[in-house]
Amino acid sequence: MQIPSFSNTIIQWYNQNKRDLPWRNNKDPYSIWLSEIILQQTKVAQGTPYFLKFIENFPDVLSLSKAKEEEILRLWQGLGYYSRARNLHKCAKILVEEYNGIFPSDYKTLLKLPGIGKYTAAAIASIGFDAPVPVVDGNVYRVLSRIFGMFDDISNVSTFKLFFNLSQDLLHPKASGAYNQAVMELGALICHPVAPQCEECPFHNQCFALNENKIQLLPVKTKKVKKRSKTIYYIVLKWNNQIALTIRDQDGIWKNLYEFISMETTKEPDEIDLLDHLKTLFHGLPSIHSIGPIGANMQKHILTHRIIYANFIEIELNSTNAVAFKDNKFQWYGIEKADELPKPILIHNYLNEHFF
DNA sequence: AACACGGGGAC
DNA sequence: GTCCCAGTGTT
Repeated sequence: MQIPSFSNTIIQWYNQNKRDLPWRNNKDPYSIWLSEIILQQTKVAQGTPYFLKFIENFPDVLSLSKAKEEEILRLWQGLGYYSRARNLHKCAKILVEEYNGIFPSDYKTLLKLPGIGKYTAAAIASIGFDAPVPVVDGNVYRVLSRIFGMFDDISNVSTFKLFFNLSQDLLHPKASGAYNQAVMELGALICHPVAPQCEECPFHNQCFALNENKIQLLPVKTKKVKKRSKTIYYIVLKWNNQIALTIRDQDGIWKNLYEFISMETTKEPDEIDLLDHLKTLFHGLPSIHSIGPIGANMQKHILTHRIIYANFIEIELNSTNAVAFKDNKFQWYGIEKADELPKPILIHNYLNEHFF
């Protein structure tokens, strides 16, 4: 296929078929940046409501930089990959303090900012400023490997450069933003990972994978991820219409986020185990009004590297009890102190939907 | 270079 | 269950 015709064809297809998405209304680098961070490893349908919430609460980089991290995490709750939210905040502060609130247009300068890697730097530079830099994401790997018959293993780090160079040769030098979005849009709408809609593809006559019947083989990706599983029992400790929350430690999954009192186990706990756990946490045992059924509402969370089984047990304290989480540990208080609990920043949708 | 990091959807 | 997604930071 002739290189100029590829670029022109895909941009023409894009202009006729692109979705009307809220961050495509303007070329404001702030909204491009925000949308790209939200859409990392995230589908458009899942990310869009978050984008709208953020634009409404923080219409520009200055307002975002002034926000508290907890506010940002609260809006981010349920979206996953929470370091994106923390880096978003860090980046906003750096932009205001060191860049006068103006986005750099240069790929290499963008790359230095927290949360902005090769993909996002290229996306902002090209979509926001039409800099001739190609984006390389999952769609680009899929679309280009199939059309051009590239069997290089995308799990291999060195393969990135092959696709980067090919796409740089292909992109329209004066419309790199349209070109990059066009390749990704084709990957999202037509060239699906499974069962692509080749009859609607503008390249169905030239596509290597379609003509050679090798669609399922491309792109080549050998890396396999081992999945571990573990079980966490959550103790929903209630008293006086309040629920005790704790904070996860600084390492591992959901770090620094709030959750119900949790107990990671290899075996099913019984009532004795639960009460021992509470006794240790609180340096003593409160008086219990009731304990809910154990193992009644198991939830399964399938993550990239692990499956987490989460079980929720409800324990209601007598109204003479009160508890607060302070100085990184639980303490008993009189009832009047119970409102000292921190505002929760939630860890996943189950908590979000069922309790708050 | 390998690994950790979330969650949802398609099949 | 398995695979994938508009990736980045850490070790």
